[in-house]
Amino acid sequence: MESCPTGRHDHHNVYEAGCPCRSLLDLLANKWTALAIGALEDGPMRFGALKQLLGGVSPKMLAQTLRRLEASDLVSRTVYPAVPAHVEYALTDLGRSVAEPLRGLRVWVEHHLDDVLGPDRPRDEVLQPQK
Amino acid sequence: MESCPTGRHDHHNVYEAGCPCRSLLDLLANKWTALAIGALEDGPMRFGALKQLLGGVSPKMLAQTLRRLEASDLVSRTVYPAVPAHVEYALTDLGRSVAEPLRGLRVWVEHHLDDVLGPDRPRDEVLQPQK
DNA sequence: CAGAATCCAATACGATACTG
DNA sequence: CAGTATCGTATTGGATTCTG
Repeated sequence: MESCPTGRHDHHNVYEAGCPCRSLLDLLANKWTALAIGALEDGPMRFGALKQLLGGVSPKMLAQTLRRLEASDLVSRTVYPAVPAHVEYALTDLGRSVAEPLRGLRVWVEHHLDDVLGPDRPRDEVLQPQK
Repeated sequence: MESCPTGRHDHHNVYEAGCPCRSLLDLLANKWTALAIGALEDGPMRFGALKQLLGGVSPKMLAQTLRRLEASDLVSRTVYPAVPAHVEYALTDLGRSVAEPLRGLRVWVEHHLDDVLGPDRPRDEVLQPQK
């Protein structure tokens, strides 16, 4: 890394065991991250609105997901002093940039679900949580 | 769904709680899936080679990941009768199609890790497994 | 409203040892 | 070689309740 003349080193490798890339990939490869980022693509949203949009998410996991994304500077959190509380989440520039590949994933999933399932495949025996 | 005249219904929505899309997204949003699929992009690989390439993966998780991908028809498994055993994994057509968005993710991660980390951010206090 | 706190179940994951 | 079996830990995730 020190031999890099530019001072930058994009020579990260997700296939390397110890690389911090792994942690970042894990953050994105999470049950709610792709959905949360995607939800914010159309503009800032409040906690409650996110909770409704991400069907089935518990307040706990949503909060945890958002806090992680905030810590990684992918999402910003703005509190508007008021009663009752009003908090808005929005994508940062970095967040907008990761939104693209994540959208690619979501689109693929919605587009190819039928291919994965069948069409003549037993829908309930594929994709079930691993056992 | 029954009202769809074509018999097909690409109207899946990952934001819906009950949609099977969710399970598929979970399959892809897994610690090893993106790496395994990416590894196979350059051609078939054997179990041992995959294990070496995916730094740090345990045989258990690698086998589990591969079995899931096989069940979803993203990866094929071919056994060459020989002693010692010889097994090759390869992407299916469907697997090749999902490889693209996944590559997008890996590339983004490697490319933007430095942005997430800092450049003047305490590398060890961000991205740590959530606490 | 936006979450924090708590409790608990299910799962993911790793290390290791073992087998056809 | 290519896994499986077993064990133990860590993390995920949901349900619920509570508070500023």
